[in-house]
Amino acid sequence: MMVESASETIRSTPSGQNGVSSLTNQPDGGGGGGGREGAASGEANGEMSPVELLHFQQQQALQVARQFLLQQATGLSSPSSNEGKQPAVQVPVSVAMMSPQMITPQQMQQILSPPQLQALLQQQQAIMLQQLQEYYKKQQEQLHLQLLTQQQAGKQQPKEQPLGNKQLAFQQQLLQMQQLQQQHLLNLQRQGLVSLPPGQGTVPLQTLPQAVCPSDLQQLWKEVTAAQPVEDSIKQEGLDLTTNTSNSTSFSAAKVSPPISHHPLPNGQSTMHTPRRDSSSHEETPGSHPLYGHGECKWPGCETLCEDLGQFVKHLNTEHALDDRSTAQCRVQMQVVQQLEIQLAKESERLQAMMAHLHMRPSEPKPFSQPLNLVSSATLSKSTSDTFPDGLPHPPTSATAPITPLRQGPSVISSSTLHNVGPIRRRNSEKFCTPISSELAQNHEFYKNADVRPPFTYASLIRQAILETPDRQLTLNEIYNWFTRMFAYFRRNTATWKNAVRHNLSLHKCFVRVENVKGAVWTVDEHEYQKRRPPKMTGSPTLVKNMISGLGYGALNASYQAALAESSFPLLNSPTMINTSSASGMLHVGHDDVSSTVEQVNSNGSNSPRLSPQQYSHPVHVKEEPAEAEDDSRPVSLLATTNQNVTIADDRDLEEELPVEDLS
DNA sequence: GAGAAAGTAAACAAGT
DNA sequence: GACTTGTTTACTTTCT
Repeated sequence: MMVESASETIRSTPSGQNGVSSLTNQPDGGGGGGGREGAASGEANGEMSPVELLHFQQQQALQVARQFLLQQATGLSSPSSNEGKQPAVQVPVSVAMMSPQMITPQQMQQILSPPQLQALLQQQQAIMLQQLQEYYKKQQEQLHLQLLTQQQAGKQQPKEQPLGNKQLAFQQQLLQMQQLQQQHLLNLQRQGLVSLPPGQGTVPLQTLPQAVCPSDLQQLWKEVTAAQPVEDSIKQEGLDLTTNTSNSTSFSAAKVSPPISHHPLPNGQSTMHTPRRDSSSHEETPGSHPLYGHGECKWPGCETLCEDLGQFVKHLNTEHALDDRSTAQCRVQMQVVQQLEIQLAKESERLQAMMAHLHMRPSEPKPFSQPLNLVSSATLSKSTSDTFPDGLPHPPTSATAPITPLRQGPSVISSSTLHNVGPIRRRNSEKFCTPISSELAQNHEFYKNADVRPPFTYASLIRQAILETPDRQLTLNEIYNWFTRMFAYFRRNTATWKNAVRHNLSLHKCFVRVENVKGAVWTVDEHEYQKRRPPKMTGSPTLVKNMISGLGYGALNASYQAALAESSFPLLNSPTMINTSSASGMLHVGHDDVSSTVEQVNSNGSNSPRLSPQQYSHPVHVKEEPAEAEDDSRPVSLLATTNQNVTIADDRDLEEELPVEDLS
């Protein structure tokens, strides 16, 4: 018997259970082992979320644009005639806004509900789009201006050089500049989060790679170096993007401590930095440099420690001067950027699909057709790949989402869910403001079809299963059925999770076994359930706070705090669970574990009951069996479940004065 | 690093 | 005897 079970476990756990531990740790190798730590390491390892990718892309685009400007300013203009008149090149784009966030995308997903996420992204995209457009517009104006200047100079000066060539090259650059602009606008449009203004976006996406070819870059470097005086004048007039952090001080990267807050910006700009520049009147933080952060050089692959900016600049000029190596590194970086852009586009598509799904009605049928043409670079766990009949590799970030393509995706998929098909150290949903009932209500279809492990503990799931029933009692087998019915994930590995279910039922005092005529049913002792939960979401108040502030979306804080608060009322949009009274009741929750508090309120009964109305509005009825029948065994807490004020004589309840888990 | 919480595996018993 | 249900223990992992 047991042997069989064991063997079944082994056979049925290609992705989880036994192999889970390793799987759980590995998949996140690049992206978060299910927790903050993992997420952080994921960022450090270079796995970037779409948002980060977008930021990175924007940064790179701006850098490229700057290089064009430099090239234009130094290579195409006559130093003698233009240097003094070099117009200020204002770059309104907020680099700070593009700074990486302290919060991990997984955390964001945990914190924010889908609509909130979408709103966030939309706002972000809108801001970026606006700034990009503004920026590009100015860039073009500058280019035109310089073109005119150049033509003027060409008329005045004898033809020492083939000016036509220069103009041609310049016009090409202008064209490339426009292409670059359109590329980014298209990228934004492709994400579906912004609409491309009419009259734009006619240039094919493929133009970007040609926007700056390595040869251009190399040439640019040389010209930049050769035209030091010009660049000095330029940078003093605010060419450096970093000076524009003042546009959005609330987004300041300086406030964002993690390593990624200083993305290396591999371009020729580095050679421009001099101590004099840093002492300029810009609001740039003293000692800051795009390639300098945390006391070390951020040049790709360098990481040389520099005590101060001066030393760094010296280091930069010596170690990363214009040479073949640096140029090659730039090329590599550009390729990286291009790859990331491609990846970003694909990830964005997926995000869009997920967002679209999140507005789908829970009952809406969603076919398993339409596989996304997703990135192939992602590494997948075995189980994940097993999941996809299309055979397409799907990125790990949505080991879940792709399964139910385009319209599928849990609203608040935890990082664990996203990255692990196997076991998760859950708590996530509970801690991150996602009551299970809400999550399930919103993503019922998703979990039902996607082979994704729900980010809930067994205890939570069991409780949910029981509470969903009118009688709030289930037999073990019914609990099994609920699991398999609700979650595709639990249609596999049956031996393992069933064992876990039984284990949890026995282990937790909150689950009360009630003898019945036909056998035994399990009920939930809400009081015990609440007791077993930590009174606070340890660290979460600050964590959430930091998350929000760390988002770097300063102006959005309010809205997202509100959104966060809203996420505490998950049932508001749940068709089956409506209780508006809870909202007001929850507003005071503040820094506590929201979900915990929410349910705490419920358990207290006196306050606004929440969660499933049926859970708290109806008394428990033991199936068919008069309550007296259970006197012998554990008559226990059916009443306690109902009344919430436990007068339980059960042996298990006698333990409640003791540490809950005295078993272990 | 300690402790708690949770997941997994397994042994075992009792009942059907 | 096979299977289910239930309990318990041990161990590991994750998180605070």
